[in-house]
Amino acid sequence: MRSEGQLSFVEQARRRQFVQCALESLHEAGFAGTSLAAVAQRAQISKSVVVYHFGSKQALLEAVVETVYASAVPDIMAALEAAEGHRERLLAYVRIAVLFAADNVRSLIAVGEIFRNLRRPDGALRYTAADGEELITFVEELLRDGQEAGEFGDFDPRTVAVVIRAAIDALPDRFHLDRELDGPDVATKLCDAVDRMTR
Amino acid sequence: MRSEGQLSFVEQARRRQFVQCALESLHEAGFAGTSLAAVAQRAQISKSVVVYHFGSKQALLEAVVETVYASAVPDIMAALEAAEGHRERLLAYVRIAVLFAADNVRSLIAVGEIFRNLRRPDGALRYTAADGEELITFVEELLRDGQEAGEFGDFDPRTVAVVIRAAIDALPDRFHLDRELDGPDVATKLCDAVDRMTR
DNA sequence: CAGGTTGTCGACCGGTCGGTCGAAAAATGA
DNA sequence: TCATTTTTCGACCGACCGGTCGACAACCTG
Repeated sequence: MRSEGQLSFVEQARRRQFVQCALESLHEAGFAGTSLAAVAQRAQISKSVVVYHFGSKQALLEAVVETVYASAVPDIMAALEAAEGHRERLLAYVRIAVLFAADNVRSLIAVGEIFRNLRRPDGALRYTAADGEELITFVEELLRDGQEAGEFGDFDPRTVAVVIRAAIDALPDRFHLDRELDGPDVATKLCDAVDRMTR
Repeated sequence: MRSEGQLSFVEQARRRQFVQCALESLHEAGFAGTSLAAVAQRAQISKSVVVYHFGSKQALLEAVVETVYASAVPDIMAALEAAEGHRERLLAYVRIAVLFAADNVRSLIAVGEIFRNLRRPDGALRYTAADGEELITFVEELLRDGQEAGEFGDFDPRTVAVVIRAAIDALPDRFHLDRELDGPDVATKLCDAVDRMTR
């Protein structure tokens, strides 16, 4: 018996593998096409093994979300702390969000599928709109702080925050649809739009 | 034998009824929860009857999309034609889009579920991202026209169009999440944000 | 009333789903 | 070496899916 919370090397490797396979399946076949059998087939292994390592499909998909989330937060935090001034902080946030989206299209489309479709046993959505609410209020705080410091104009911070988050959330699909799109270029243009909105 | 394209009174009533039931089911239980059996149960009728009147689940859901679409276009066109000048046209478009979203939350969430999930027999999505593309280019045209007329500032019309459409597409969820939200109020605030972006 | 059309029903079909189970292989450790 | 644990397999389960089918009721029309 292993002590709780400890995962063997094989265990960790398998979990990484299945998370990766689930991510690819979500991206290529969508939520409905991502069955345990489909994930297992990608990993060239029996379906039971996936259940053995994760316990349930829900746990597997939650692991996917956590993996992607964990890969995004550090970069964003670093970019934010490097910026000085409220306007620079806001634009740094937008910029890093665009660059991350450009570099992680597949992952973000996958978690999007999970957010919109994964349901608890009782039928309720696993990830509600309230989760995204935190992201909006975060931007809203940036805007409010900037307004109080006099760096921004007189607009409704809530509305502008919603618009900014909506634009960011739409990015994965944009990058997915137009493979020619250039991350830094989009970042510059979106920063300009945000800059205009907040003057 | 009825002549083609003619639907009996009962036929029309049934189709309206099933479209309405499918719409409610999509709104409350999501795409995955909207089976033929679920729709039939809402209508308190046998599952076969739904298939009898629509032929397939896909046809039923396409009818839902067409119904919602048909209810939106006339209002939008009327609002656009009533506006004079490029800036007024753009803001009228945004305003009517917000008001429509506020009044048709359930319908728009339902078609969103269909857009993101309905697949053809071969597995490909029934409604691709290319459909939404038309909406973006429509806004882009409004912006370009206004720029050429000197009513707008010097920004990238494509980017701003994407931002505007993203904001509009996010509205159903916003109205769904916050029942206190006031349509006209949101319209005014979003128009202000758009106005700032395009100056 | 007779005969065909339209509408409704419930049983049923093949298939897929998430998940279970017992057996066996592989790794581990005394 | 051998007992124990960890990992893998494939058969299997019940539930539900979209859709079909034949019987039958309801309704029109002559």
